[in-house]
Amino acid sequence: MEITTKNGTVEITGFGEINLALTLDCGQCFRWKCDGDGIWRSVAFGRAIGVKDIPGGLTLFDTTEEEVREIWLDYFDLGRTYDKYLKEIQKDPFVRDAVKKYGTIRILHQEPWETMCSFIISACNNIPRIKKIIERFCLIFGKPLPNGEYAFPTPELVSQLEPEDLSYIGAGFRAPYLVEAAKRVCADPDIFERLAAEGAAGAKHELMKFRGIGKKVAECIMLFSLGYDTSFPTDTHILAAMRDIYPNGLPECFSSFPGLAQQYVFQAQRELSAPKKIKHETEKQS
DNA sequence: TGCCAGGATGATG
DNA sequence: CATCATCATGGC
Repeated sequence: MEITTKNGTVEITGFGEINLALTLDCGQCFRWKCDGDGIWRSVAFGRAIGVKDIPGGLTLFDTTEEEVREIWLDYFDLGRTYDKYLKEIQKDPFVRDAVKKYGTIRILHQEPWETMCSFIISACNNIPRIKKIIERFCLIFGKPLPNGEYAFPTPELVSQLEPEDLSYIGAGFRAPYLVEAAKRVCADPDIFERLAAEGAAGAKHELMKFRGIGKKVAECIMLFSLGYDTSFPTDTHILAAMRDIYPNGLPECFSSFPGLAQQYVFQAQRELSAPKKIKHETEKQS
C-alpha cells in the first residue's frame, strides 16, 4: 500500500479494490453523500472528509497523510485483502453471482456509538427515512464543523435529553431508546472497548440488554463497528429467502466470512426485489 | 386506506 | 428453544 500527497489531496493505492458507491450506500452506513464530482462526503470520528474512488485507489480530500494512517485506512478497511474471503464464499453458486456484482463492497469500521444509534433507528424502518432521521439528529444535536458539516451527537449530550426533545428528528418510538442508550454508555465509558474484546457471544448478549437492540441490531453493531467478522446480520427478508434456497442450513462457506457473504446476498436481494414495482406498473398499464 | 420498512418485545407452546 | 401477536411511525 502506498500513501502519497498530490496537490493537497491524499492518494492511497495498492490495497486491492473498493467501490465507494456500493460500499457507502449499501445500508451499513447512513451519512455519506455523493456530490456532482463523484466525491463522497461525510463525517466520521469527528472529522469531515471527501473521498473519491479512482482506478486502483482512493483520493481523499480535506485530510492529511497522518489522519489517513490514523483514521481512514482502518475506517475503510484497507489494511487487508478480501481475496481469500471472496474465493471461499464463491464456492456457493448462489453467492457467486452476488460476489461478481458486489464483491467490491468493504465492511467499514465505524464508530460504535454512532453505529449503535443508527441501527436502533433502523429498527422497523427503511433506509431513506433512516438517513433523514440521522441527518436531523446530527443537525440539531451534533457539533458544527468548520466546513458546514456536523459531528455525530455525543452520548454525553444525548443522555441529558428527554425523548420529547428528539421529536423533531422523527425517530418515533425509537427516541427513548436513544436517550437510554446514551445514559448507559455514559455510565460505562469503556463499554465498546470491552465489547470488542470479550468475544462475539458475550458482546451480543450484552448489547441485547439495551432496549431497542435485539438480535439483528446487535449483529449489525458488531459487524460494522466492533470488528466481529464472524457475525451474521439477520434480516427477516434475507432469512426467508435463505430458508428457501438452503432448506437444510447454510453452506459451509458462509462460516468463513458470514458478514461479508450476507452483505453481498443482501445487495443481490435488493436488486431482485426492485424490478417488481416496475413490473407491477407495466401490468397495470397493459 | 392499507401496506411496508435490513425489528423488538413479551407471552406462549 | 421456536413461534406469534402486538407495538409504532412516516412514506407512498
